[in-house]
Amino acid sequence: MAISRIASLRAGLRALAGRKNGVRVNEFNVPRLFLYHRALVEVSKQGVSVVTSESLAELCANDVTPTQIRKDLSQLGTLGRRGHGYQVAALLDLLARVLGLDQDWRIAIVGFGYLGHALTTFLSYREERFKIAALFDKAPDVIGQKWNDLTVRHIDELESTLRELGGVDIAVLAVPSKAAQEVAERVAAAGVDAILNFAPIALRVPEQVFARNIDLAGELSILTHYLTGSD
Amino acid sequence: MAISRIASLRAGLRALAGRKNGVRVNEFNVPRLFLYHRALVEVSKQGVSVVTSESLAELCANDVTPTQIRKDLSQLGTLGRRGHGYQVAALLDLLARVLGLDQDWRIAIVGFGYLGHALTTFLSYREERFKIAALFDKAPDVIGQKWNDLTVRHIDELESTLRELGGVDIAVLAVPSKAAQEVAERVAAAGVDAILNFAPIALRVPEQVFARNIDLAGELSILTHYLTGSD
DNA sequence: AAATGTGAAGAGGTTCACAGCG
DNA sequence: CGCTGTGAACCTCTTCACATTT
Repeated sequence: MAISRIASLRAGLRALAGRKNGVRVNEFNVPRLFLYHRALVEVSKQGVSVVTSESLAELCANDVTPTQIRKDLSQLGTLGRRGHGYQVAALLDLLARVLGLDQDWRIAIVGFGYLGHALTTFLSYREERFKIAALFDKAPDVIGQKWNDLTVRHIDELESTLRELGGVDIAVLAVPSKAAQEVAERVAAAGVDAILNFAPIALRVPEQVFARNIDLAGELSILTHYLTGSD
Repeated sequence: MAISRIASLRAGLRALAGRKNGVRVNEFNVPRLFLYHRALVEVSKQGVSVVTSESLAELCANDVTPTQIRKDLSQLGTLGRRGHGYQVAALLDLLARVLGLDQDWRIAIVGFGYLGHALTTFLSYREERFKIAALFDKAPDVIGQKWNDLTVRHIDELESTLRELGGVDIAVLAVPSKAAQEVAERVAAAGVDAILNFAPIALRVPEQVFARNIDLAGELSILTHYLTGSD
């Protein structure tokens, strides 16, 4: 079976439920909204201008039912036309706004090894809303490396660089796990409120900071658990 | 607030609920079990031999309550001693068995760009149970590259190489999104039942194949949604 | 006729409160 | 007394069925 679904948040996000342009959004399904957004970008390129909840479900390919889509979208307002479907353009705009994808975001990549490099390349190539604003590392042979117009700075210049830049929105941590906690605290102290952490540890961050982990070993372990079960 | 939780599966996994060494496991909380496992590995190194559900919750740092831990663990059997706590060693063994981390797994990395390289390095360095068994790419300048004892093969040799190796357990897809669907089908046809996909598309895979996505843009989008909400 | 929007029912995970046991 | 183990209450998300609207 195909289970390719964006990470969901569970308990943690419940506390976040809030208002969004006056509309109460169930924060729990943000990953699904993102799936819809991606699918719509795709069909939009192909010139499709109307989708139904059924065709959109088909586009998302996995485990999303038409009913679920209607329920999710209905939270955002009355968006469709009965007997007809949803306007792709309008829906795209709305989802982009709700997801925050209607504006640019500045990102600092901390740790410019293979992973940091890969993430940087991926983002700059594929996600135009995410602007790489600063690169940091600790290794002498990495510091000073150029990437497009950016130079990799020493991690000790984190605070001063961010100050110069007027801050960044998101910090991506691609550093060894021993360093991750300290780096997280430093970027948080420097005013960054969102962290995407690739180090396999449970970060402790200040209250206002939203940290999210991508845990490779954890993901693999879900697979091995599955493989073990189907002996 | 810290929300660093491993991706959970939701609907998809429900269908998987099954028996595991005669114990019915709620497949929904595998990511949590993995968190416990990791925390226990850590304290085990420090010589701690007993934990309580409370101390374990503290170690996991985020959004896990002692009650939740007891509930999760009680699914696996009667593991603790009332008035005392859990034996770290015994619990570690059990969790490893349940998660499939008590055995080696052979992994093929498809796509040996920066990301593939990073994943390969990470796994071989940090996760001894995951053995990199084969590397594939399509770019002429990457093919033939050496990594430890392995040589990067052309993707067209996927089937023959896997046959030679007697198969692998998991395929990690670090290829461009245009290529991902085709690669997924090929590795599935070659007998690989577990896929970890980094390409930002919804994979369609055969019934018996368990595919899991890690979606960088999706994760960032959760962050930007949060940042937008707290304007 | 067709597809949305939605109250109500259902399912499943989480929390509570306390019984049970060492 | 302390901490686990667990049925029951609770709560949230999902699914169903159909009224509603174009």
